[in-house]
Amino acid sequence: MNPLNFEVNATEDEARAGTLNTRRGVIETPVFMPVGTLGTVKGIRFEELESPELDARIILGNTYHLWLRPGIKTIKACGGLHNFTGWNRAMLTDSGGFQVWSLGALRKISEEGTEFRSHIDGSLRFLSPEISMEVQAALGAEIAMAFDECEPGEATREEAQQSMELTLRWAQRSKAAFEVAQAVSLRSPSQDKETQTDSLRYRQTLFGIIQGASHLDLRRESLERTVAMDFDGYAIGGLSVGEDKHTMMEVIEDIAPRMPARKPRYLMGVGTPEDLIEAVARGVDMFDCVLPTRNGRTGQAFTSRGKLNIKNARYALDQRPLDENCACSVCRRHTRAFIRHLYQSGEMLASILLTHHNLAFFLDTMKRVRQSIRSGQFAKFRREFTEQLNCGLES
RNA sequence: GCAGGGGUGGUCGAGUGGUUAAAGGCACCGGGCUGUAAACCCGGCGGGCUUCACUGCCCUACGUAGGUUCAAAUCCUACCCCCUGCA
Repeated sequence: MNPLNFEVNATEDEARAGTLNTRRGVIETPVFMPVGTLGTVKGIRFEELESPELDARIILGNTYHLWLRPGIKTIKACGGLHNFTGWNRAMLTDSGGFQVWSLGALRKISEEGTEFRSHIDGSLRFLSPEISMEVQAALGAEIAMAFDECEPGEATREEAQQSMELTLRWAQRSKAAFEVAQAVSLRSPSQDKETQTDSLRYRQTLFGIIQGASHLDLRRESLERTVAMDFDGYAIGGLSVGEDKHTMMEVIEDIAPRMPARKPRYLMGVGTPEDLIEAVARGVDMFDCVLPTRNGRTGQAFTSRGKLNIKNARYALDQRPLDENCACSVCRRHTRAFIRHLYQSGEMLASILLTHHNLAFFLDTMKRVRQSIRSGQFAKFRREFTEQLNCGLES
């Protein structure tokens, strides 16, 4: 029994269009999931994420960050992450595994787990598969992730293998701890019966993560042994962490089609609009990435003609919208000149508008990807999308 | 009018004889950002020429005009302007 009730409805070569049924709504795939590390997608309100214009069906939260602040006690006392934040659609929580990599010097890895020096106050914290599962159970997202170790892209075979083995052992422990946590939470009904309907008491789901850096044999082995543990879905981790694009695509092309066809396939942390489309073409169903939000905050717009740096002086008098082919509310109303002025002035609205547009562009692109797969036009869409992207902004 | 303080690059502001084309901030210009230690980080920022490049050379510049000195944003003289206090 798959609680996600994932179905593939249409395919075109390796590309797939499907539906993911969660206790908090249906998610059509391929899907882009905005990143909301701390329980908020930075720079945008939930109303806008839920609006027909953006219509984000699922967002991320982060175990490590929420565990440090506000902490599991607060989240539990406030009835889980959904009640706490007011986001009523689906969520996926990352396990903190990525922080094992990104926090670099602030952490120390052992068999048991990872010691982190908190980036907030410097205190020493210990995160393990068991703790991550316990925290993720308290957060209560529809999809939880196994606690993994992410290796840098240029990891040698030796390093990648050791890391992969550790991730496999952690996956086993994640799975075991997850089952325990689910049994506990199902046996003791939630405190706030009024808001939590029966349908929400369904168990969470857990995804396993494939590692192995750029070594295809390790990737395949990681895949095989992770699948043997039987997760609800599978993710490709450890990409876009320093390896070159070609290597990344090589791994995706080799691994995605070998992933179980009846389970969702999630490419973690990727990527640019062109990355998404290329990965969909290789069989990936789910994505998350900080690019639309982070780059929006830092002055970059993603457009159908490529990247636009709103800081550039050449936009000072530009009366055009960020993207002339975009129908989002920002592009319908505001000029590049105005948004540049806001950015130069340090106005928070600049970041808000750029974030909104970028998310609209990412989410709309994925919508068109889904439609094109369903109508058998994905190859054409992919070609045209890529061509337009390569036209550049100046023509 | 008298007494004191001060005039530095787009701007604020260090510097008080050579290591100063002149610290630092801001502004400006450009780049980066891929499971968010990120509303952040990095670089450039007088002009001209030279080398593929590390570089090298020349010109202009510290209120104005003179002067002292091998050497001046820094010392001296005069003038102009600004600020504070007293008349």
